[in-house]
Amino acid sequence: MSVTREKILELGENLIRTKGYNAFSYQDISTELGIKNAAVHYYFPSKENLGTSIVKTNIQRFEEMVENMNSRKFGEWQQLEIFLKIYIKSHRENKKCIVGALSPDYFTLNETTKRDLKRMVEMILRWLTDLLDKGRRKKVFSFHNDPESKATIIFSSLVASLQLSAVLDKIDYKGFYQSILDDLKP
Amino acid sequence: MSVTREKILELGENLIRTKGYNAFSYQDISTELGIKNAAVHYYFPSKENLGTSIVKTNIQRFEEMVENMNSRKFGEWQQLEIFLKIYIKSHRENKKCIVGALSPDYFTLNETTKRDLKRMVEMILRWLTDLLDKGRRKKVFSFHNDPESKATIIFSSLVASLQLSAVLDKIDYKGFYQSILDDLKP
DNA sequence: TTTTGCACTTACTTATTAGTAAGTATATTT
DNA sequence: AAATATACTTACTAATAAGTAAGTGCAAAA
Repeated sequence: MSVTREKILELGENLIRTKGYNAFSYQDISTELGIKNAAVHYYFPSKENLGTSIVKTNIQRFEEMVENMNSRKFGEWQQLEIFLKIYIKSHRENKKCIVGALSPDYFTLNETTKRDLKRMVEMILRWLTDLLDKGRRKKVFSFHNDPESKATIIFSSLVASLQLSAVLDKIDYKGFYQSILDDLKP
Repeated sequence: MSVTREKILELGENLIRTKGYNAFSYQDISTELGIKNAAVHYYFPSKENLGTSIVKTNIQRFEEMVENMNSRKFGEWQQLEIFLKIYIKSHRENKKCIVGALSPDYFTLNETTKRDLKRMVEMILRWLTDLLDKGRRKKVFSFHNDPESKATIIFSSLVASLQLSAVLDKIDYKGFYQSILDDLKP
């Protein structure tokens, strides 16, 4: 695959995760990469095309992470910690996650990007629900609600924490992530 | 105050809460109200001006709600339920809350709107932290973390739940809100 | 050596955006 | 009756957006 193409994908993702889908333009990308906006269209004919490609890349990354954790037979607690690390890293880089960046603009997205984003959210919630369920049965986690509600609460907290931390320049995110874990301790 | 002005404020808020700040235009407002875009500029010279006015309206609404609950001497549990009802209503109307609609676009906002939004988030979190703290001391609530972390987790969950429910056309939000309450039961 | 394909650039178009300056009809005040 | 203020409209501007058609330089294949 072309280096320029990869750079566009990476920069596009960063722009979505910092400025949002409707606030970034092909000009932003071309200027940064020192090429013309038509060159961006050469690789990604439409913004819709670029948008879906970026979401698909993220889906793939998530799938690879899960596969990797399964093949290495990581425990439930460890898997949750690795998942939380994604958000700690995003936090450090002052970026939202792709779900938190695109979901608020959902109604303005095209059908393909909508479908991919939906698929991604469903995947994450299904995985997290399963993890919580399995973990509780093994007495690794403890919580009162049903696993699906708990998964939604945790995922929602993570998604919005990245958004709010941009507003409140100082947010005690170490304490925040720790208390999500503490909450699940048996 | 002028009726048109009020209509612009209301419609502008709805547009921000459905499409997002960067996706709505003065044209959207003028077309809907059957006036010209210059008429919108007559009341709100700039989009910045309209944006801050909308946030300020929301701050005022929140302050009035808190004042009202205090003067009526509502208990902590009841106050939390009333607060949750804001999100249940938003959910029903397929809208994000103003914080969840603007926070993802924070970096693209102007300084005044940024400041107002920040003020609003701080107000809500301070109020919720206080409520949880007071409620726990009165044995109305029970939770393990410090009140500030718990407040951030709950508020984040609420903010993002409205975003995710747009993506997942079906989300069990009754169960979701109930499990936030259940979680706090002694 | 010619042809083909790749990775772009040049030079546009069309649509939409926020914003403005000047004018107008209607009601209110002087 | 004349002046003024209110609530707009008309008619724009300048900037930026996504997107496109045609051309160019260069390397590899035929």
